[in-house]
Amino acid sequence: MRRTGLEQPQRERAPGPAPLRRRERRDPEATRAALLRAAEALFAESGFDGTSVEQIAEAAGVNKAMINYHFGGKGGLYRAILEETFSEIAARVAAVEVASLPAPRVLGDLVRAVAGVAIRRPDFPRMFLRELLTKGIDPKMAPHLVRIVGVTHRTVSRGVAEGSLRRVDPMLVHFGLVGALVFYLATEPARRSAVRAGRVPFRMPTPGEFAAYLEELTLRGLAPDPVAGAAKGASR
Amino acid sequence: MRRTGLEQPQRERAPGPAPLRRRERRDPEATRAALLRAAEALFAESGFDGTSVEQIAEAAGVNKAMINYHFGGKGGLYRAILEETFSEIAARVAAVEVASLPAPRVLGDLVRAVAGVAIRRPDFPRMFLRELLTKGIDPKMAPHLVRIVGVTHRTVSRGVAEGSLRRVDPMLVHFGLVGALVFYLATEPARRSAVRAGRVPFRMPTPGEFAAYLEELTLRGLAPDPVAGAAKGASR
DNA sequence: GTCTATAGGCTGATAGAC
DNA sequence: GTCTATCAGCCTATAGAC
Repeated sequence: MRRTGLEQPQRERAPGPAPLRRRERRDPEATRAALLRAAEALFAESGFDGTSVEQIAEAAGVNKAMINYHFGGKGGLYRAILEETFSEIAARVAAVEVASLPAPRVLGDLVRAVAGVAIRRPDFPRMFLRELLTKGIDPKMAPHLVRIVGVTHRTVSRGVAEGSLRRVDPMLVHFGLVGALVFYLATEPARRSAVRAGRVPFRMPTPGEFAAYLEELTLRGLAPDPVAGAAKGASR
Repeated sequence: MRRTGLEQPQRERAPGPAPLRRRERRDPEATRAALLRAAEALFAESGFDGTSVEQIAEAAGVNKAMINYHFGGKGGLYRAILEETFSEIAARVAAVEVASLPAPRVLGDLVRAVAGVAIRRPDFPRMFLRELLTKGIDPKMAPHLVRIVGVTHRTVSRGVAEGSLRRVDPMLVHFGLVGALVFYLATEPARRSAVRAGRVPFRMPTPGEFAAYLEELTLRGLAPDPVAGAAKGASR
């Protein structure tokens, strides 16, 4: 749990308030952002109950009381992170569902969109999975989740109707793809540390490799069955 | 978080100590067992930090101080559950690796063994996944995990060598199977409550259905490629 | 907006009677 | 082995100075 310190990008002071006196002060938005960023990492690592506001404030390099001022308390900060991040991710995932690409292709894009989260928000999968384990699905979050599930659902249904996928329950495909990926992303730090400590005698695939495997496995595994008596090269 | 109350199976008093005075007293082992059982459910639901010793004692129907007496503290109780349950599960999983069944068949048995945990220990997947998110892999637990991973590893390697599976990294298969399953089992309560509250417009597959899907998807998706120029009905 | 000081609640652990 | 009573420590939140 190394403290991240003061590496917030120094914001431009273009339309901001007048320059301040001696001890340079960050603008309020930087304080907010630092808290969001530090808290996301800590909540991911230790959970809501396992993280104290003092830890968060120290990691963000701001005063404890700022959490109450900006977010109305520890709980408000937690919810702000979840809401903000989740709606962003849902939007990105929804974007893969464009015009009329072949269903298998869209499924691949979906996997890449979810896996992409790991790069921009490496702590979020853990935090999200914790939320799922503890509180179930928050009413405020349900619409975002439904939106994501809806992408898989429509894509698989269309693929089945078009004959590019064999008959299968779209929910199974969703969890086989997105669920497996969330698990892998969220447990990545555990694998890393176990490997580093020499406790595991196996090489662990990277998240990218795992995502590629999931995509290929699913596309192969859901390829339509050749029709019994009719064609010979049916899989093409 | 409904209290489970006093539904511990009244143990037979066959070779036990002499009958006690007025207020009937359970034997110490029953106290231990009640604590283990109650704590597993609470730790799964709210995590280690989110559960107080008072809650545990109340749910188990025993006195708070018994946790220290029998387990040396809250942490000791937590570790006892993890260790006890985990070694049992690892043993069951290892048992699928008998003599010389075909590799794909062993993979199916592995899935069923892991899925079987959900019936006998419905709270454990959540507790285990939390552990993975927070502490990474505990040194004491690593051998059990390695033992489980080893089953998949040897089975897939053998399948590839025998030609019953296409060439693939065994670790990918392991996490695609076991990881996905752990995720699904651990998040089952969240889906249940979301569906009950009417927040999800989709039917959610049961863990059994998901396990069956994973097995079929993997076996189809890992079927050997037909050799390029040679056979025609090569997939049979 | 930011900071210091402090209040008040809850938690895990234990001493000691039975 | 079990229970009651108690305590010290940490935690979140806030009042009020700047």
